[in-house]
Amino acid sequence: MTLDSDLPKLDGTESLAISCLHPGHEAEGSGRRVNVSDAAKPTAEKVPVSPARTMADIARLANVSKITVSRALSDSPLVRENTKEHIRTIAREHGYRFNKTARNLRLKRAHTIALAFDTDAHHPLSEPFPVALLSSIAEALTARGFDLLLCAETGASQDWGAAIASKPVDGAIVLGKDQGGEMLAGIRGAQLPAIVWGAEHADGPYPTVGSDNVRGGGLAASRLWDVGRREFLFLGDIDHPEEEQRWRGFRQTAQDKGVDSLRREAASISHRDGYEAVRELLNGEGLCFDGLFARNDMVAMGAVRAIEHAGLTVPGDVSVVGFDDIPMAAGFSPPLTTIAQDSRRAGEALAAGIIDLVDGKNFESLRLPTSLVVRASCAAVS
Amino acid sequence: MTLDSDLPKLDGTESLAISCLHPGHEAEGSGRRVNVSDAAKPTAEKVPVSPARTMADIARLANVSKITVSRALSDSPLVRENTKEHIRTIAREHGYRFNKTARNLRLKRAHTIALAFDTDAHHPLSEPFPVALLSSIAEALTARGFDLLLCAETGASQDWGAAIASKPVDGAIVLGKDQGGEMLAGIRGAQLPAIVWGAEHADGPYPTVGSDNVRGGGLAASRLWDVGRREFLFLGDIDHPEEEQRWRGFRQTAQDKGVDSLRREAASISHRDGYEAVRELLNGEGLCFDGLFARNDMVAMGAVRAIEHAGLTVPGDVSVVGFDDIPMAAGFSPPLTTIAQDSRRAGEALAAGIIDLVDGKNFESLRLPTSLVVRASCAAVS
DNA sequence: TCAAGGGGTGTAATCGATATCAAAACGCGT
DNA sequence: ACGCGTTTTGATATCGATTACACCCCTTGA
Repeated sequence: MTLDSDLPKLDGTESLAISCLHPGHEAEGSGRRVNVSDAAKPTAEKVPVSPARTMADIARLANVSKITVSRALSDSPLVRENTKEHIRTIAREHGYRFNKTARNLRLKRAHTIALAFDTDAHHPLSEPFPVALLSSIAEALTARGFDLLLCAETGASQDWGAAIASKPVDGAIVLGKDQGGEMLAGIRGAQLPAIVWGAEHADGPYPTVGSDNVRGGGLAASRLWDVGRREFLFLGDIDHPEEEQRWRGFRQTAQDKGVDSLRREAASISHRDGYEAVRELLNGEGLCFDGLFARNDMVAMGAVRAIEHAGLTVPGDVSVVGFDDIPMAAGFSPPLTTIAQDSRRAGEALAAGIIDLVDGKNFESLRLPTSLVVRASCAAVS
Repeated sequence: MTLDSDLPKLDGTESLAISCLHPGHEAEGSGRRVNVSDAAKPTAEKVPVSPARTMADIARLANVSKITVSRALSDSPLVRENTKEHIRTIAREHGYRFNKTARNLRLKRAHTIALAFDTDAHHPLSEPFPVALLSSIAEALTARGFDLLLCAETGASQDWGAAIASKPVDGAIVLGKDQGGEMLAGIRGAQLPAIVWGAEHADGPYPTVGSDNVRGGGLAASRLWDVGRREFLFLGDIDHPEEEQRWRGFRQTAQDKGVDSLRREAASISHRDGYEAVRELLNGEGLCFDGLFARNDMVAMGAVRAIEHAGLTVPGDVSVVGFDDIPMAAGFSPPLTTIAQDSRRAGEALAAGIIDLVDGKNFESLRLPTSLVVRASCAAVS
């Protein structure tokens, strides 16, 4: 679909050059089917831009019909090369701007996907991982000729889901937890294809793509156990489905190994949240854990700072494992051991998946592997 | 135009509810203008959802004309309350989904703004500040009834600018440096309204919104001077216009104060970049600075880590000032002194500005104030 | 010489919502 | 009953691109 949207020239000199170029084409060609020459005759007008905003305008200028212009600009083989060139030139000269809205209406395809997220629930734009996901989704969609419409709202609701469905989009990718699936209900009500990032919904009407959070949690527990830790702490909110999975995997493995203690503290998503949660815990109960697993890397980093501020060290006194493997994790001090999620692959899968759905194809929910990345914050204890 | 083909009344139970509700209205009103009741007469068919996808479908079902449906659904005062309710009910029951594309075509307004950025140049989605900006732009546009179309591409080009202009958008907000303004040239060629974030272009055809980087750099220099520092280092790339401004303000003030030394080291945008730049400098020349100003907070944080790894302390041996005031700056260890940019106000201004331009109004370039936020990394030296 | 065939182009209809103008139905006064 | 203004509704054209189908012109084969 290359619509040859190249340089429209606004100044007189260049269009002169083109109208010089044109007769040459005619000389070598048959040049009698369509009387193109008088349409391209050099005029003495000083107006830099003429009002050729639609294909009908171009058609008039080129002495052809609308449909021929349409075909020429989309490089259809039905149009003679000569004619195409002529039409393209005119379009360029007159700064013709293709109207995608009209095409979308006619084709009943917007070639656009909504990225819906609930700012309240997931704070996607304050967390590095969702941003990375957004970035890779954008890239993957662009590569497939789709655009991305950002739909951020605080508080998921059914109305909002319906509102998204009425936007000029073919489908939606949904991030965030969307408690109760209200937004999804709205989207489904409007029969808009959708795909969800996160934990699998048991009865969800939509396919999901997500990381293997259970296994990720298990990997974290195993690692902490392997470096000799026996008192585990999880920092996160289990009313978020993905974190519930991380906690579940973590707890299961911890219990299987036979840890001495296992506890969980609520912590929201930011660096500060991790810091505060650990500070309060240390103030209140002292050092009651030696292995810490956090819901994400930012929280883990905050936790590390709180531990250090208490006069303790990581990984000397406490080993710490994060989640996500954001770029900064490696540069952190100490470099952060973490469970990596593959944002690039996730974005690819979401993009490919929603396009399949839009095309009426099937798409099976996908669970992406997570992996342990060992760094100093959870190195072996000597 | 087959208008009076047999009206497809596919659904039974629900329309029954309406026809019950409707006579009540009729009793109190005049009730003979439009014979709505027989359109909703209960049938015995079992299909749960009927294919009412357009206003024409609804019109047929409701025994009114398309335009009345249009008016009813947009809550126009021209339609009787009774009729509106009736039409809305039918629309709801049949899962009618409003088609914005058609409206956009008719109104010649997409109610959508493109957010264009060059991933290569600015890496907006790896830096916290541009993400915050994106977030607040999205919010501000949404509040004004506009959607946001994300246009990310690696490498700004004129073709890309033209491509953006042909998307279903009314205008564009451009982030990133766009060296040479090629993308802007493409956008201008297509006569698309646009507004740019960043440093003012001397001859730019578009208004800009940006922070007062020169003053920000000056504030950083003043602060370092005030805490007794005399050997200044700037970490950043001056081929990026915004940073060139920061450097200019920093250098000017530093020279005015009369620092003993002033140097600049290139550093890209990430934590790691800051770390590497300082590590190399310390390895090569030793501690040749005592006051450091970094292009952004992430680089500053990386620099702090490198300084600490060399066995030095912040702010004991070196005072550090960052730029942006990202949320993590306060939670960092040590808390980071920085020059704050107001992403919220910036997003507001960009959104309001582009909408003004789209409306044909004028918009004057705007420079937003920057301010010094003092924290431990550049506290007074005792 | 006429029929068949194919490349190249045109006409009309279409996508779904809305603006414009016309017209019907009603209230109200005389 | 009639006229007039108000309220409520409708027929038609329109936005800009594309599809379906008809058509023209020339070449080729019988």
